[in-house]
Amino acid sequence: MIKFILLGFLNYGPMTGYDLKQNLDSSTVHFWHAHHSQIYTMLREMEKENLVTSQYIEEEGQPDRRIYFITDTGKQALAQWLSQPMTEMAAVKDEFLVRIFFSARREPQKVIDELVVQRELHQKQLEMYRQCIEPLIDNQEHVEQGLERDAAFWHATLNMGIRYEEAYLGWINETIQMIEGL
Amino acid sequence: MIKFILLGFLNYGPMTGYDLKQNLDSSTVHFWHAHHSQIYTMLREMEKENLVTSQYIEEEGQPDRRIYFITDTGKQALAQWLSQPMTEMAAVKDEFLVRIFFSARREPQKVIDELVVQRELHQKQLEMYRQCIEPLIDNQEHVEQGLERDAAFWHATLNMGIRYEEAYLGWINETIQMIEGL
DNA sequence: TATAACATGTAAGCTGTTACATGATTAC
DNA sequence: GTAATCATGTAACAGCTTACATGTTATA
Repeated sequence: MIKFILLGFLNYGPMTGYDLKQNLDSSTVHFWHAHHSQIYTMLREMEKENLVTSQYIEEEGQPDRRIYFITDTGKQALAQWLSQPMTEMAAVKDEFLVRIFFSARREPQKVIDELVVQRELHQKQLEMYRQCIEPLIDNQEHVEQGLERDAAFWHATLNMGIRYEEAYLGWINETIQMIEGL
Repeated sequence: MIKFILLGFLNYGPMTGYDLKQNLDSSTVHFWHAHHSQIYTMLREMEKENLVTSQYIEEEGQPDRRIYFITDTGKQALAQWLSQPMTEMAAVKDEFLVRIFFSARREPQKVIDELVVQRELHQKQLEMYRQCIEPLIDNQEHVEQGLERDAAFWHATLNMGIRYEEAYLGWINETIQMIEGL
């Protein structure tokens, strides 16, 4: 998976591992993330597989950087992956729901406290999407760079992130009420 | 994680690996799943750690079974895990959203077709929750067995599953319209 | 003077998936 | 007969996390 995300970003232009990590932390954080260790390791592997090439740039007054370029093989691999339609649903894994599932015999107030913490986290996440990520995508520069269509698809995934957070917040409130009513 | 789910189920009563797999496939499938290979392996490990004990039952006319029992150590480990509140959000990973994110240069009809396939999958999932899982939780037997409170928490997690599927379906329709409008 | 941002890597370990492997009974 | 259900395991591999490891420059 991470392989195709890296190819997807590199398909827009050459980038360092550090840049890719930043893209993952902003643009895709609502549906995929990776640690820098995984990204750097994967890029090395991808170079061996001929999906990317790299160039080491020695900088003065700044840390050296290794820039990665997608190859034709890499472009083909990305196109091939996208052309094979997905016929299964993405599976959900949510540790917090595991905790709620087994929380019937916990002190109700403790469970409510935990729900309140989660509510704050999800509220922050939603605000982050609306105040930081959305303006980033709606950037006028994208239109000038011929990335208007791309931005529409990026925005689509963000909309799912927003719907997800809204659903989560609604559910947390409902669940707090349920516990209070016990 | 899977360790605590297994402990959580075994805390309600002794069970085989097969039973646990079935519980994961019904009650927790909307927020956690595991393959049987992982379950059997983990149970063996947990026995070494003294969290569970097992008894091998040789059956006539039926396959032999290994029944697992939670130990006091196991009960403590579960209680301890539940008592430490979660202070981070569960991270989302959704391959389908990755595909949409990078789909701007694909043939629009191909993307719509893929969205339609996903819509059918999510519709089925939602129906499954409402027609199969919900009745299972609302079973009158739970009240008789003193599991009414437990069932309320199980139901809470299912409600999140339902909200998630509803949000996903709404998003799919919105996204299809967005692509048609391009 | 301390923290954040820039920048890249390795290694150990844990988690999870896929495939291999077996075999009985029941329902269609 | 053939598929589904019951039932349990191992092994190889892939994917991911956490910790270790280093060093500069800009900013507060």
